[in-house]
Amino acid sequence: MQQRAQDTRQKILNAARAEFSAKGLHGARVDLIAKRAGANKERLYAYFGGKEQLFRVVLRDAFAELIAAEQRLLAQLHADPARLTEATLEHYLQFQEEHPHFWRLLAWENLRGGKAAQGLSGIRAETFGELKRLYRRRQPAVPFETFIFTLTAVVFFLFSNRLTMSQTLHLDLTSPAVRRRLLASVLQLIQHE
Amino acid sequence: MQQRAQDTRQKILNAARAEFSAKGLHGARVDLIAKRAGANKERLYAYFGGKEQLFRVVLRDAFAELIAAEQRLLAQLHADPARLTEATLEHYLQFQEEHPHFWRLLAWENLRGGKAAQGLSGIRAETFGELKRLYRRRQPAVPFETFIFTLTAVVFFLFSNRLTMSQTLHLDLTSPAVRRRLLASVLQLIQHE
Amino acid sequence: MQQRAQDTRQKILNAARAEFSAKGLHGARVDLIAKRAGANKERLYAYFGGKEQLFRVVLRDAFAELIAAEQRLLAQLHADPARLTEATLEHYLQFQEEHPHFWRLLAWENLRGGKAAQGLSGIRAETFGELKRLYRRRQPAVPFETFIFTLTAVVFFLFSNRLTMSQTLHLDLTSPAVRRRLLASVLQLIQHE
Amino acid sequence: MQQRAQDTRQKILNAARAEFSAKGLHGARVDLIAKRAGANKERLYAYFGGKEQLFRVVLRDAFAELIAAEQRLLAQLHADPARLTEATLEHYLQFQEEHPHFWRLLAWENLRGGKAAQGLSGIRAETFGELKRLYRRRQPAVPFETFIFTLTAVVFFLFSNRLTMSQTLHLDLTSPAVRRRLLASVLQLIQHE
DNA sequence: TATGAATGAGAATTCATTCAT
DNA sequence: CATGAATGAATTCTCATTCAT
Repeated sequence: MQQRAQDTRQKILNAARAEFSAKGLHGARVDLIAKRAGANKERLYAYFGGKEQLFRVVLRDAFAELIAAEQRLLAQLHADPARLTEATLEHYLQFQEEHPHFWRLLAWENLRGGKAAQGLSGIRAETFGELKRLYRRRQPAVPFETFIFTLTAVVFFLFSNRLTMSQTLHLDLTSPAVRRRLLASVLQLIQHE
Repeated sequence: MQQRAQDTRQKILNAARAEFSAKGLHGARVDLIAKRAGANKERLYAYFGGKEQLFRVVLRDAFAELIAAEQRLLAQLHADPARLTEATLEHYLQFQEEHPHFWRLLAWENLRGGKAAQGLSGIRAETFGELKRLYRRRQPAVPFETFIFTLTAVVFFLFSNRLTMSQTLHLDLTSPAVRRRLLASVLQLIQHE
Repeated sequence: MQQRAQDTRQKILNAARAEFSAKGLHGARVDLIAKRAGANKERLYAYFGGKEQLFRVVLRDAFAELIAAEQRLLAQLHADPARLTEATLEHYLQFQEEHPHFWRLLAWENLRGGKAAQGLSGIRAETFGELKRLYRRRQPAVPFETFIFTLTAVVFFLFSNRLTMSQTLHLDLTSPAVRRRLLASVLQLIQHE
Repeated sequence: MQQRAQDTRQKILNAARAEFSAKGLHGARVDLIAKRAGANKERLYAYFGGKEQLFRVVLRDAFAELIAAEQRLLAQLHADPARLTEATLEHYLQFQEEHPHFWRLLAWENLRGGKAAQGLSGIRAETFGELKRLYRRRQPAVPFETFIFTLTAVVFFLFSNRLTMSQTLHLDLTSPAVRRRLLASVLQLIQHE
């Protein structure tokens, strides 16, 4: 594949991520993706095969970013194992803030029945396994699954449901400072002392 | 409004809930809703004004169910205040299991920007306030907002992301028994002793 | 037909005239006519048979008004035959001003191919014949047809094309005063002395 | 724009003129226009934006034809100023006969409230101004506005109301010969000697 | 006679995808 | 490899008309 083609492909991917993240697979418009990419629609079909397949590639890329970030987390935890819970929570928070499309793509996908996400967790197995080993060294009271599930849930929910929860809790969860304060409090709840 | 009309209206509402829950506002098809309701499309427009307004009514109804359930929870907590955390967690779990469309409607709505959910939390203020009072009596270490946020997050996430999380955690979160076991473990994490 | 039915019928006719005049046979909405009449749609069908037939009745009524007005003109001309041209012109102008729906109904009808107007001129024959006799007594240079055609054309056009002609001529033909001034000038052109 | 697109655009425009002229903006059907043009409906939206905008283009084109014709009239009047009234009347008659859609489009538009015609008279100002100068050289008794209004009215009405007027006058105004005879007589009425 | 409910055939507009150049 | 043009199947919404009470 020539360089020019590579560029076009990437521009389409970027545009697609933005559109799919904002409107989901159904809501996104092929026309708009192409326009936003500054490319021709037909190229999109040539490179990706169709709208749904393009969505899959976008999703896979997003997972790749997640894994890359988790590898950085692992390096950090090796250096400083004591703050594992705190560091992990902070890590996920930062990831979501820096990749605002991630939770959205994942949410759309889960609503659709996870058809395109099949097998994506597999590629995450390695980093995940190592995180588990690190966690267990501390001989914790609850299983790793419970631990990671809770952290993930809290951070994800903080983003995915911030609009409705902001109203319910009378807190502005769209503000990074408020989010940090809330998570610090959650950490206290979990670590309890 | 005649009884016949009442019936038609309700049939449309039921069909709409199923369709919107499954496919979201954009993905749902007016034709299908009408067909599924065994009603004429035009009635849908006559009674609800349009697709989006119908969605709003469905969402409002779902919230009404939530509130009704929370009132039952309050009654129970008044009778037995000691198990507040456990009972609340169990309550939300049961609600989600009995109202499988709820988290989906809410997720669609949050992805759309929460336009239709504006003001819906307001109608929840009363029951929510009372829950807060009950919680505070126990002089807890963390604020009510943190407490309820965490419980809500965990239960919601358990449903909304069960497909991807099942793969990641190698647990079948679609199974009620597995869900119960996981939440029991989360309870342990939160209550820590 | 009972009195109550008579009333309903008339209310429908009035509403229909307003709607048909404003939007034509196609543009008018049966729902709106019924609503405007404060009556039920079904009555409209019971009394008139359908939308198009209702339009016909409205048109016929409008013609009846025209003829009634022409009879008053005739009486006036008998009393003062000298000002025939002037009086006739003035008569038509006044008629249009007092029956703003007339030219519209007629214009819609002519655009539709005059299907509903077939035979309506017949009922005008009598008054028209008498006007012709009066005109001829003056031994005019041009035939009656030319005379009446010109007067009718000028007045009708003054209303039917006032929007576009106002722009073209830089005159505000929606103003009664301006209309009178223009027609006075046309009279001068026709009578020439 | 490629030649193929140019052609399609023009075919749509032609079909639209025929449909709009016959049935007006509301009565015309987008499906039929596309079918008549032998084009795909979507092209109509791609090129013109929508039904109403297409109507506007059709109207603008019709006005452009009118102006082009008036420029030819001006050239002729410069060559032979003596027959100004006669030539102008003849000109408009011929224009209407050769452009049978013109009066219809204008009539529909006037009935609709002239929304799309706003500003169209502006583009006519130049040719109109020159006609005015030519007219005034003859030091006429009545203003130019009166003159041109009367001629325009008579010719327009001859077409727009020919169906109803044929019945009233017992003249077949659909026949070109009869129309010529009538207008000759009107000329006599106007010029009076 | 009157009313509200229901129907089915459109009507405008959009969109993913394919084709021709 | 790239572009603009074209297609056909949906999709939302409307409307004249009929039915049941």
